[in-house]
Amino acid sequence: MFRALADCNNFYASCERALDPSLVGVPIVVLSNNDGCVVARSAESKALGIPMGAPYFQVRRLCEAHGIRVFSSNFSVYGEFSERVMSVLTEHARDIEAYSIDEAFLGFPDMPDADARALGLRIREDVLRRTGIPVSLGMGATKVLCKLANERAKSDKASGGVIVVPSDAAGREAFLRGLPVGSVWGVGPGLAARMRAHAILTAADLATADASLVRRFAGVVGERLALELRGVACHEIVEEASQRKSVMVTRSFGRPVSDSSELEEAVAAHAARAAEKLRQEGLMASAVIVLLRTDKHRPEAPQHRVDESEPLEPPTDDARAVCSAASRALARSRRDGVQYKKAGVLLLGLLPSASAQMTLPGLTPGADPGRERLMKAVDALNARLGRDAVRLASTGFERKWKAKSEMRSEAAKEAEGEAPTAPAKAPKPRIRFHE
DNA sequence: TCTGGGGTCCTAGGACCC
DNA sequence: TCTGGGGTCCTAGGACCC
Repeated sequence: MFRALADCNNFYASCERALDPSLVGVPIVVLSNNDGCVVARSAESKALGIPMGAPYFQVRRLCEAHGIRVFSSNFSVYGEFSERVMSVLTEHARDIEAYSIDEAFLGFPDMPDADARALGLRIREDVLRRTGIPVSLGMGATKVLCKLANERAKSDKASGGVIVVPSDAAGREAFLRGLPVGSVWGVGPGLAARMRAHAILTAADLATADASLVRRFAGVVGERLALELRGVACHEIVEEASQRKSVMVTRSFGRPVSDSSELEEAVAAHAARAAEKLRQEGLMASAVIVLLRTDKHRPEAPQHRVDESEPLEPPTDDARAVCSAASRALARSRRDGVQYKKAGVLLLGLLPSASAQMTLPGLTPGADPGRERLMKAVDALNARLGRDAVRLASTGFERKWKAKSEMRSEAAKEAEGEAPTAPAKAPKPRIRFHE
């Protein structure tokens, strides 16, 4: 089976550019939540030396000096672009797994090597024409090989955005030779160091190493990587979204927060948002964990990090139940006078709403007939009038703790409101997002 | 010197990813 | 002054069981 990884180039920056064609050729940077770090750069910004992940305050002057256009991120808009890209991709492959917001694995059974490149170029062309987003394709026998090929497709201008790893051993090895082992997908700094200690320096070294030996010092994870590199697929393309295991909502504050009512408000807001995600996906949660973090970049200030859990009995997707449980956990974990930098809510023990009701007779959340109708009404109103048009009072109105997002593009703000009139879309692919 | 041998389930923490 | 957010998988170790 031939596989491919289609990965959007500089995805968030490309979205901003697709919305505003006057940005073509202009260096662009997109910032993370809270306008903290650089999370996307156009090719021009990369060439100007803006590093990925750099804290914005460190590169601000460089941006100003070169006229780089800087944008706060607008994830709901990027999510819509993602759906369009995915729906085009589904037309080209039998199997598709949307792996993240900007990349998808594709499966092509029974395709000869000779046809791969032409197909890759066609896909690239079609996605660009219909969505305005440039993608690169890496093709090969396994996901790990596709990933490496994709990286090269991005860096090698002569590739035309498509690289195919040959399926014969000699061609594969030639491709892997010289690639540092740390550049292999799944080999982080820790594994890379262990590999090097065993004289495995390149991807080719790992591909030809004895698998059981690799297993001894790098575990099953390392063994699978070695097999994938020699063309033995250990990671299939997964089309059905597996049921997710947790829902997390965390945000840094715009400034340090110690005031208890502000913390209450922030935690309630995150809890309500998490419950909303549950309802969107037809899930109930059995426990909530509240996270508090101080600023680790200020070691001189009192530090405190805590994950405090509280059961949800019975399992629920009701914003009120989640908020009050979160509030109890917060009350136990918060320390007076400590300045927190971040708060979050994690929901665990997820199960489908239907099964939650079936397996808990007498305790069914649906036993409160008003509950479900109320939450449905809230969701419907917010869908029509905008997020938080209707909300729990405990989630606050001032929201002084809110993160910064001062540089959203006008184009993205407009696009955000126009969902119903967005360009006609193919039916939504049934895919998962890791956001 | 020597301490049974499997199992399962749960949790915490590490590692990695986008 | 200013440093993101949201996930998954694996492993080790403890509790408990036959």
